[in-house]
Amino acid sequence: MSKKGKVKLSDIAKEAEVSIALVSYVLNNQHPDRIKKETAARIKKIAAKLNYRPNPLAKGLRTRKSNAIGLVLADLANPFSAQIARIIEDNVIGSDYILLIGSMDESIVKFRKLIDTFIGHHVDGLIIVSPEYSKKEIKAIQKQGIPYVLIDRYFPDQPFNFVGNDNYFATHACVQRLVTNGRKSIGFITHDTDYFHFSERKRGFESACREQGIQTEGRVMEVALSGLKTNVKKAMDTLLANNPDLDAILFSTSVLTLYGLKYAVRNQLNVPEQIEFMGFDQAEYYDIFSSPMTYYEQPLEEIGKKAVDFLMLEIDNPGGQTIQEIVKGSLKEAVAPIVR
Amino acid sequence: MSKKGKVKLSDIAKEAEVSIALVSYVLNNQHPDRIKKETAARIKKIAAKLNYRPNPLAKGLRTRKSNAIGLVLADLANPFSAQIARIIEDNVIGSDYILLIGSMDESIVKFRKLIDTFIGHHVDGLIIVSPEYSKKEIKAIQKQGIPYVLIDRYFPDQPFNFVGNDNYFATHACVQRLVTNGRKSIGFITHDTDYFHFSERKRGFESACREQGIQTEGRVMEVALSGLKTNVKKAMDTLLANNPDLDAILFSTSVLTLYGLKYAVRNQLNVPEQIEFMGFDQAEYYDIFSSPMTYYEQPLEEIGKKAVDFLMLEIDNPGGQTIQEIVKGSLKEAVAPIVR
DNA sequence: ATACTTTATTTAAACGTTTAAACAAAATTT
DNA sequence: AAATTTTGTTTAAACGTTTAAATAAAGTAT
Repeated sequence: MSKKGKVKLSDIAKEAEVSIALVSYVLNNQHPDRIKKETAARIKKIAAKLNYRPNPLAKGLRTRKSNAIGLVLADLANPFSAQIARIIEDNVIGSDYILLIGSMDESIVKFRKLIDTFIGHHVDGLIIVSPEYSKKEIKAIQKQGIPYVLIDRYFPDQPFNFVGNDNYFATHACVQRLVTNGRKSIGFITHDTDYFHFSERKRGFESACREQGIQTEGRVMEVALSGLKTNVKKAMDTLLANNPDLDAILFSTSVLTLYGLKYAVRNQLNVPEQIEFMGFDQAEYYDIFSSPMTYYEQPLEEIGKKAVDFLMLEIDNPGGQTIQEIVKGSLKEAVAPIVR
Repeated sequence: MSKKGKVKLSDIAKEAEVSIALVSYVLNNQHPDRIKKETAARIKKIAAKLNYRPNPLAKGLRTRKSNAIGLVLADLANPFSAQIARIIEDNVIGSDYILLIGSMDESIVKFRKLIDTFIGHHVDGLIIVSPEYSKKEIKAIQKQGIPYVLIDRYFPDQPFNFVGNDNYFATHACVQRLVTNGRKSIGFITHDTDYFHFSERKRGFESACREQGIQTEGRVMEVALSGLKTNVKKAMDTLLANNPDLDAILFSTSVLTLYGLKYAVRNQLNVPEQIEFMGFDQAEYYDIFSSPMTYYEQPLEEIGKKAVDFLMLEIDNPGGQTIQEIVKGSLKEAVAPIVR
């Protein structure tokens, strides 16, 4: 527990009867060969005794490092964001950095403001979930030489640092499993957006269907990002009305899955006997739904860890290689039994 | 978007052909009466043109303010934490502060480390969800004169700044509602801890039962904070075995509610006909459970807003009044229809 | 015309570090 | 013994601000 009056280098210097510079050298392990071992030991002991904590503002001002990293999320209140944030927190804290967090709510304006604030506060690096049409902004960050990694969202045609899920693989694997389960007419509920990760999910879905000789016409429903409550309902209505033979629905997001489940409960769909549901992303509540569900789990731990690892590397040694890691998740079963 | 070479006061001073000090005065609206209006206007224009952003490290070093506030949560991955974090974020960002976030995982050791890190980074204030037995640590913060507010958890016998839910009222209201609904034998699943907010929930439950002439003996199950999965199961098993007449269960947490719901699904409990469930805290998934549910909703928006408002006040004018706000939430209905 | 006020601006120190360069003393080489 | 190298430490400037105090110029009172 730190005492009232913050102790500084000069306090240590005074007590050890040496110069401030020497204290700084010792405490930072600078020129260790040039410094008398006894002096170094004495200084270190005094520093420990006084419970010295360097002032990060002074340090940062001088070294142009803040020991802070900024994390830009879509929306902290969204469990997906919160989970990834927590994983990143754990990976960051160990390295003596602090974590600034902000939500951009899929708005490019908020995004710009956040980035500006973070850079203004001299973060040493950025981990970014980027909104639609933010290519220019990322380029600017890159140009300024600020270490960064994109996660979750990416831009296929840009050499941006990135770690994220293999979305093509994901939905492709989902469809394969559904077919294995005997399903023949599969609907897909996804978002109406230009995000590349969503287009990949759609591509994965469609190409897997094609391979399996399954029709996709009229079975892909793309709902707007906002107004989910009513829009998902509408999409489900249409999907079911136009495809009386439908025997499975794949969702492209955990939130979409949630709304799908709500719809199923409210409309008494016969799940999974008549229609099997398949979700995206893990969610604790999958198994309170009345039937077991299979879902695709993104490798969040891996994404978070790799993003931080790379960022740290880049901070210590800027302008290194570009990283582009596409990692694969796996299918999981929620464990609820069928209630009948 | 900020340009490559950060512009600083001296750049503005040079272009305006004035001293750095004057620029600083103008940009901070210091001594406005003493400064020639034209000069001030000129300086402001140049600052805007160059897109000047003050360096918070230099500023903070000089003024001992960092424009950062630290938020200590239980666990960012927990939806309750994430929600409150998001609300606080929104209230903080507007005031040009940045938000440092950390999870203490109910560990006093992690808690100490986080507080230390935040204070080390010279946060201007702290919003704290405090772990068990952290009275001493809060006292130390108070003594150091660092503006802070506790939220959610509090210490009844200490004059600490606090904003939080009225937990006695909460469970009391829940029981009243259950009785109104015709329930006569009510179980309570809560945690086995010394946290005051949990003891309040228990007190509210017990006193409401007493008022209604309802027995509580053997119906209050206190499960450990860890190992929820198996412990909730065990608690439910015991509760049901020992109370064959049980017709309602009140949960003391959204996570406990979740595990309760899982248990109900897995064990095919007849909810709500035979046993009514009542939850604590809002959760999106309440209405995918096969029956509608009533739950107590904490006034999170109000708590977050009041906490930030007070903190800002305290930062601007330290050593003001102590605040102790206990706010009330309300009962809500999850909207799922009964499926049968 | 001199003294005092007011107005507008500058000087310089300070915040707590880091770090290149200078320095002094001791050890080694010539 | 003088010159050189090595060892251990200090000096002082710098990072980008803020702010008390100083200063200069202009205006007003005597």
